[in-house]
Amino acid sequence: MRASVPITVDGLKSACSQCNLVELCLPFGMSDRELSRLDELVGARRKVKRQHNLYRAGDSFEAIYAIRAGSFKTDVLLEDGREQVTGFQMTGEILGLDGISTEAHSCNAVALEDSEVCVIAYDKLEQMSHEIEGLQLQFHKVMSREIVRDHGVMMLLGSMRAEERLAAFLLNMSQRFTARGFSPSEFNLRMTREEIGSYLGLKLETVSRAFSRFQEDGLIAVQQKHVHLLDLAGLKRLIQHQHGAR
Amino acid sequence: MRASVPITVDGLKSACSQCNLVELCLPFGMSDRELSRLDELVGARRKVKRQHNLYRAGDSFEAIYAIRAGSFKTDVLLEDGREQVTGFQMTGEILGLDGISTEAHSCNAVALEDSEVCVIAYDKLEQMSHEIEGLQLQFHKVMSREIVRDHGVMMLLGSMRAEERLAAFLLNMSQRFTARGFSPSEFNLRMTREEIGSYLGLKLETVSRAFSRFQEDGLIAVQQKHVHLLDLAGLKRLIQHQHGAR
DNA sequence: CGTATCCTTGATAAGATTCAAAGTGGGTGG
DNA sequence: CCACCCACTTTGAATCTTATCAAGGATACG
Repeated sequence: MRASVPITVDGLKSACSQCNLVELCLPFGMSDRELSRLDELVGARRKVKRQHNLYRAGDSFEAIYAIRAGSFKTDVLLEDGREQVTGFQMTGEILGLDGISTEAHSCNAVALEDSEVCVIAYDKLEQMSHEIEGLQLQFHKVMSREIVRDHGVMMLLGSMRAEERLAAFLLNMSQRFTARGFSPSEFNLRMTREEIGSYLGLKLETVSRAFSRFQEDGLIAVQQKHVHLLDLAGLKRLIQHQHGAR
Repeated sequence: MRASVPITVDGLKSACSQCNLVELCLPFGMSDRELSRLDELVGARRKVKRQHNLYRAGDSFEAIYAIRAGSFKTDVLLEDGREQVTGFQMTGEILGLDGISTEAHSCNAVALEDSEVCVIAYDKLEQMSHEIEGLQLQFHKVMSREIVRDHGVMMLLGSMRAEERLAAFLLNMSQRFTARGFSPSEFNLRMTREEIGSYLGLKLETVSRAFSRFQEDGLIAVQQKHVHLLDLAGLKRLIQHQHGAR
């Protein structure tokens, strides 16, 4: 019974089989039997306060993390201080995959609000992938999805102009909120204009101006972090039909 | 004995254990015993002529490919015809990882010159990963490396200016040629200015001007596709110390 | 309720694109 | 074998987009 699951705190055991994020998360598509075995895999939960790091670039890689509650950004820093936000992550999404390659994390993961993650020890995941049929495939799909997502961001950064980028960003957020059972057209952004700008390869002023422009054009209503998408079709049109782009 | 390996043609069996790319490719770090088992995995080779597709966006996903000879680009196309090159791949590198997530490829892979790939059936890879200790880890590392690489490209596209991007691109090429036993400072590019531009989020004219500028400044000598890096340190400085960047 | 952070807007400047034209080189077919 | 052709590259000038600098305004939080 869902109600009987105790409220977990740091260090307490989680249970994928009891988690309502199962549809979005690593266990997606696995059988009930496989799912119950998966509960062994998720060692503990960990809370991360707003603005605090889940991990930093250079940290040795031990585990990947499934977001149970809250949201994060990942970024990389250049020596001269420039920041590039490489992604925003929401509940059910997986963090830390970058660390596998060199056994050290290559980016920073920062909570955008008070959040909680499920800790998945990587060596256990490796081992259990040998045993559970569906887990290996599912994990590969998660990694592959990350690669595809990154290609989408490259498209955005490499060949769209400012307003197209913001439209694509808003539509992507909308779609992800929808998948989580929230409104497709109304939500609160957890990140600042500067973070959006970094992600989109724009300065914060440019982001702000694009928001204002969309509002003037009746595409959205925006007040600070609260966004209401009034014309989804119009935003989509913007991405596909804008000319003169690079 | 290396000399006894027959010259392979389409459909003929390959052998990782006999391949001189083993250091760069999927089998990296695997034991001799594991390596010999891997030979079962690589089903056949396939030749791809210059300008021809290895696969296209939408093709159903069956296999990943290790580049045995030649080089490729991957790109995604927007409905309005805009192209974004998402990567250039050289010998030993793996193509097709984007397909796992949806069981269909999400980008196009095009040979930049007459090339040859080893075909690795994905279902076999899955199966064999269960059996061979090192294979699963190595495959995960390959995927993770791709994610890290993509983050680097995002950094480049999102927070560097034109000349920094080209410098980063040239240094990356140099490093990859070096890893393959070629000169770090002198090589032939296989792609056009337009393809470089698409990859770097720039127009071909901008790429050309940046090449000319580097030449004026004595950083490189360039003639068409032939590039000679004269001042590697200078190129590196350009990336890290340039100010006023976004 | 004050204060720091974040956001908006305006004016100006810098950087990249666009349009145009000429130059280069490689490959092919006569 | 050579000449022609086509694709690619270079360069210039004008334009456009976005960044930069600056100032004022809103909001959230302690």
